[in-house]
Amino acid sequence: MARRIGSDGIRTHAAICEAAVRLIAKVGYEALSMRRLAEEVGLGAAALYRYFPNKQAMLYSLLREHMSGLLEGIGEVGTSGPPETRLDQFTRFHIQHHWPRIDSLFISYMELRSLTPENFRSIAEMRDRYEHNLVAILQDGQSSGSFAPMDCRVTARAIIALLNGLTTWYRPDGPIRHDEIEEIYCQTVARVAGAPQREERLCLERA
Amino acid sequence: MARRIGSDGIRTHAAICEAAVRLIAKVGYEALSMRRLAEEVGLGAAALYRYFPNKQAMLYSLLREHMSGLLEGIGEVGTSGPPETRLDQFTRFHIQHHWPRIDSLFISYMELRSLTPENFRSIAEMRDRYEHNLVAILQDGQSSGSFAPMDCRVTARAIIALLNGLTTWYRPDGPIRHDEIEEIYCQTVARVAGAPQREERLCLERA
DNA sequence: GCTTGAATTGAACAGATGTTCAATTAATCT
DNA sequence: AGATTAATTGAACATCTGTTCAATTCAAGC
Repeated sequence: MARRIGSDGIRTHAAICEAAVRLIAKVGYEALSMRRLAEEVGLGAAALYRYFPNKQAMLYSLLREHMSGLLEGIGEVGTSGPPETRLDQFTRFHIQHHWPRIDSLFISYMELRSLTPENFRSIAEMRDRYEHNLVAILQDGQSSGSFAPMDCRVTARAIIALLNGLTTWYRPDGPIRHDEIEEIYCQTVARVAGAPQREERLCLERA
Repeated sequence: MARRIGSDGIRTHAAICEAAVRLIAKVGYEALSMRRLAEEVGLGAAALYRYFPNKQAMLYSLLREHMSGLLEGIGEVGTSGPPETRLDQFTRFHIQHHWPRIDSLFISYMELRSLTPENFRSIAEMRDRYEHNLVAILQDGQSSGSFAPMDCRVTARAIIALLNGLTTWYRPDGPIRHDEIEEIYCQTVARVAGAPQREERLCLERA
């Protein structure tokens, strides 16, 4: 009924976040009680309130951490070179960055509606900032003629949905390897953008 | 504190379902209390239990109705003709069928995890049955050479995710018209399947 | 007009929920 | 060694949760 030996705030904080992401992905934010979360970490429920002022702040913190890691990770990825290459780099970054964070990605677009309006706006703004990288690639490719004509905003959203859809069916113990899925999705995204494929490109060059 | 004038079981049932779909889409199944739902319909909470044995059964019923309507609607759509046409028909059916049911579509893939395991299996089986229509089109188009080589199961899932992604950003009062979105998505889906576009097709025919 | 069944209610129940707080122990600092 | 701070607890609070049930009013069938 007090501090326990070897206890460490930083380690506990990390353990809470890991368990929270995992459990929210599994049962949902609303369905996850603070007692259940605390039990998973081996704590009493009251201990959680040393790390987050309340449940909503916890969710917000998790999503915010996820989004800032994403924005930090994308950095200068896909900002130079021909549009086809930049699109490929964006797609590979998106997939590779999220493999070890698949639960976090899942809740980041599944639990947006569980945020208070102001928290929602904050996260949505970060999401839009990230997605704008993709929009820019599509626009450049379109005006340079590398990609087919399209509505770049709508297409960007379609691509993101396509990529994130992975989280709804992918199971780590499934039959398909990571790199196989990555190849499939890279090719699919290139097709969505209307980037000519191998044979087509050869054929078009001849014309 | 009893039956009210003009009350009608069938009408009440419909009103409950309509409100339930709308509110679950808005706040989520777990976050929606039976009292809140009843209030929306202008009833006491106890009245709901004349229409559903419990909350879980209500969710299951909503999703089951949605899926059976979907399976009934697809019928023979996209079962004859060349693969490009069948794919186009599937895409248009999917979008047009869901326009007036967009909340229902939203909760049908957002609240799957709120179902008990056996209810989940039942709904997932219907979903797989529906999605198999798309897989079949992709397989036929692939073996006839109309579509590019691909993993048909993965690509089908990607297409469904892409289409359903609409529910996460579409707002009825937005600037884009229904038929515009429909055209964009039809073209996008065709590209995902690797169906040659206008110019490309002309070019390839010459070769 | 009487009876039967459909529709709805308020009150109650047992349990779960997020959250607070004084008390308690362990680690750290002086 | 003593004082301070960090980490955690159990118990308590008020409120909300899904659900049940006897009681009540309305509509339909005879």
